[in-house]
Amino acid sequence: MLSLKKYFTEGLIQFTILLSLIGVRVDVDTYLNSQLPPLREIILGQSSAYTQTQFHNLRNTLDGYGIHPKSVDLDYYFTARRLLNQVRALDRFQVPTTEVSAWLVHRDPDGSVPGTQPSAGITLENASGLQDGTGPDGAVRESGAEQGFGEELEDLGAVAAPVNGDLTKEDIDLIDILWRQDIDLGAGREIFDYSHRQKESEVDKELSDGRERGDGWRSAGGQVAHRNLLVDGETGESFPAQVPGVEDQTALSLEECLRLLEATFPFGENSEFPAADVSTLSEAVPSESRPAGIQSSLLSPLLPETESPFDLEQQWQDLMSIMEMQAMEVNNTTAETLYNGTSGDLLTSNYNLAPNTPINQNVSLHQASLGSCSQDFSLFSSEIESPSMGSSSALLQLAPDNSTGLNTTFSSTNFSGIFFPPQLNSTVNETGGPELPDPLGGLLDEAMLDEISLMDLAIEEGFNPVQASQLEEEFDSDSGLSLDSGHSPASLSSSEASSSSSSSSSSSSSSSSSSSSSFSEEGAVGYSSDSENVDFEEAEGAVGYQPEYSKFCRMSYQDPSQLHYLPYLEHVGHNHTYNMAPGALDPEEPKLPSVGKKSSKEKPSEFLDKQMSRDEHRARAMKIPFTNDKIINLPVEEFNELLSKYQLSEAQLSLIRDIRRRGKNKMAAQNCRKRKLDTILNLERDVEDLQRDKSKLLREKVEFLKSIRQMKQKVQNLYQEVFGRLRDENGQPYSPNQYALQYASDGSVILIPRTLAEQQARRQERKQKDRRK
DNA sequence: ACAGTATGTCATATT
DNA sequence: TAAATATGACATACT
Repeated sequence: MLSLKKYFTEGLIQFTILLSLIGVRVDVDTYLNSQLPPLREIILGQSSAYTQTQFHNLRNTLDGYGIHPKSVDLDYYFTARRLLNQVRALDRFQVPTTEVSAWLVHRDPDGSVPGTQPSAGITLENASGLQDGTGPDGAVRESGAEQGFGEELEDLGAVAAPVNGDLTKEDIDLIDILWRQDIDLGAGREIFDYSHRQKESEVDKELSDGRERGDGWRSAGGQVAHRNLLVDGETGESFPAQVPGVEDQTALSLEECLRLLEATFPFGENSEFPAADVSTLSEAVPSESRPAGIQSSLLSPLLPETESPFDLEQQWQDLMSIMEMQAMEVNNTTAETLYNGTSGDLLTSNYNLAPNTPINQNVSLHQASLGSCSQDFSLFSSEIESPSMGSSSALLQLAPDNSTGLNTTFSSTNFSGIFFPPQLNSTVNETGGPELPDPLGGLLDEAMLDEISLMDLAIEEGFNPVQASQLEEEFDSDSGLSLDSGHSPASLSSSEASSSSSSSSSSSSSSSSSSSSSFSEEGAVGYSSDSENVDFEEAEGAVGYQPEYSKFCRMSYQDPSQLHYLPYLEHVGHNHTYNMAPGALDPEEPKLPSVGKKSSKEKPSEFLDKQMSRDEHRARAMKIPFTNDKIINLPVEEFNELLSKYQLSEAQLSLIRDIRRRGKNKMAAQNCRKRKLDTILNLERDVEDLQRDKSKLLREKVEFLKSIRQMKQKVQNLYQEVFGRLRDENGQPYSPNQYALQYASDGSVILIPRTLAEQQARRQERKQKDRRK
């Protein structure tokens, strides 16, 4: 249990971080009841307005890491924010509850398969993938195709695919941002953030809006870069116009970006390592020079004021999904394929839809220095044709030199590997923890790493969602079966079962499963004859059975057939006759089967007789001086009292006792059947609800997994972008095999030899393990 | 005539 | 313990 709890907490933190990365602002406090400091602190550093020292303590306690509060200057913030925004731009996969619900409504009839959800007919491939669920391939394909289609939908103005569309855009924007980072940190940011938020909350919003927003911030942000960008009228996505010089500009932007990074994250401790251009750029932009407004705008996304798209429920669901992922992690070894395939698909779809999308832009821009990117796209395009294949290769190419590092890195647990040497992944957390107040530090913090690994695992599980969907399908199909089985296998006798099932349909409408309604039927049946007497007796003052009786009456009233018997006059007359029972045959035994015949016999004589129950007839035959209702419903005392008032023969007494017994039992049987029916109906409802919940959760899970995959892909791209821009003293690019970007514990970004990074990773890994023990 | 359903009844268990 | 109730199983009637 303890470990579970811990796991949960960790997962919570990680997931929250991830969410913030994605762009979802989650208030950790909500989860942890302010025991943990808000994530934004991790991301922004303690200097942020949110200072919850407990966080560190808690973190220490929980994860064994300490985050050392470190005052951060504006630059820090800016860079952090910028990077954070970029990272966010990488991916934002939200599944607003409401939207999900909408899906459910729309989808459930189809079979409520999570996988098939997102894009109905459009993503056939996707659906098939989910249903197949045989392996990662299916999942990969599914997600990729799904996203692609989702984007397409968005492009088309479709609303159904909430999550996917934005991502792509963000993705595109991300690159723009990178290029423009140096240009302007002000106006554009705010707009960006705004758009960001908007997108979050308005996933369904029309594309046009998004387009406007995107354009807005773009234009505001960096005209230079954007001058060359064309906005696709259909897709709303910007793509580089084939204008000579664009590449140069972009390249510059990247350089500057790097410089900014450098400035923001001084190489401090790690300065000993070759920092190449980066280090030279360390002059960077003085934090003071930045307008305060910018900062605020940058921070805004993290601030609570901004609408919190996730309500508690949503948050909880998120957590749960994460937990689920974690639980399922174990199975996944195919993450690589999954991930690669997915990302590839995603990109492919993008490529497909809008060949001129920013991604392309990137490619062209970076081609000079960064071959990997272009390769990526080519790969993606190829993937279009063969979704399942080439995913890995695509990644490989993405990670050009470093076959081992990046490739494996991105595949699963090495999200961090993008930024850190693979080995550092899990390790970095600890060291990085204490002194990573800056956003990036926070992002890439241990938690982040853990998260990432977690995500990876989750993603690896990739097909799990598929399986889940399958399960769900089964479940759905079963639902009917289960219900049926519930009926048939139930110990119910055939008659009972049938009755229950049949009545369920009929009564469901009339009776909201309340006893009263159900009673109506039963009551009508059981007391049809008795009811008449009931009223009569009530007048007489019989009270003992009031409660049940009232129920009964209600029901009898509801029963149309009984209505006409209810009138008092009729009852009175009827009572008279059957109370007196003058014409009844004395010899007729109470249990005599002739009763049925009697009705036929008496048909001609009296219609009322027909209404009488067998016991009533018997009572009349035996000349019982009081009504059956009395016999049945009077409390024992009154009943005995009543009996004592008359001189009754043994036969009469016996009959009376039988009548009472049978009458009570009749009611009991009715109640019993009604209860049974209600139970069945309730179970049915519960099953439906559970199915709904399950499918909803599964859908959410799928969405989250998708978003994670996308985010990973984008982070990878970003990493490569940055790395690819680095040049040594000779102007030569660094080999990914030999160097890796790493975020130091103090938040700085450094370029270090892989060997060193690996060492560190190992070291920290050890530490981490020790602490966790 | 037959199947399915609705009710009643009995035996028995539970409350 | 007795009365009231609940319920499974069977019977009967009706459609």
